Amino acid sequence: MQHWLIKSEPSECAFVDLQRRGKRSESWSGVRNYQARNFMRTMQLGNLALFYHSSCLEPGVVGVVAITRTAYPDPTAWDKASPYFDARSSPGNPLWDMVDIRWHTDFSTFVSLDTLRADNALQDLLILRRGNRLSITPVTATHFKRICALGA
DNA sequence: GCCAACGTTGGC
DNA sequence: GCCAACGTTGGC
Repeated sequence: MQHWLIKSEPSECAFVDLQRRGKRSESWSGVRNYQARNFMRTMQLGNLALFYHSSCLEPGVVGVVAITRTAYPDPTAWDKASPYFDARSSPGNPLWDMVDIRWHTDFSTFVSLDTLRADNALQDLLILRRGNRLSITPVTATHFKRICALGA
């Protein structure tokens, strides 16, 4: 099974928001990058994703979420009031997709970006690459387990 | 707020 | 198809 890392700005969607929703899913909309979209399209039901807070005081992994619905058209793309509006997308010809996610696991220990960088076992982690900006990246099972161990 | 890195756009 | 300009991301 494939594992993932997804980034979110806590001001947009913080992990605590997903915790509050409990078993109710949240749609993961607003992805406007082709590479990230294509990764999203390969996500399968039950896949697990590390939830990473970016653009904040303490960037890092805060917990794990599960994919509860595979990719389907993102309606915010044709909502003129949405900050993610894209005139090229329409209900008849959707350009962007979203998935649904749900809270899965809390980390008892926050795994900071510094911690990730300092870990010898995580040197190949895509998110640690220079200039990496992808909001969705695949993570190997080994890396996934390692990061969960750091957060346990 | 700065700036490096990268994706996208659009003129040619 | 090239590539410069521009916008965005995201750590610091």
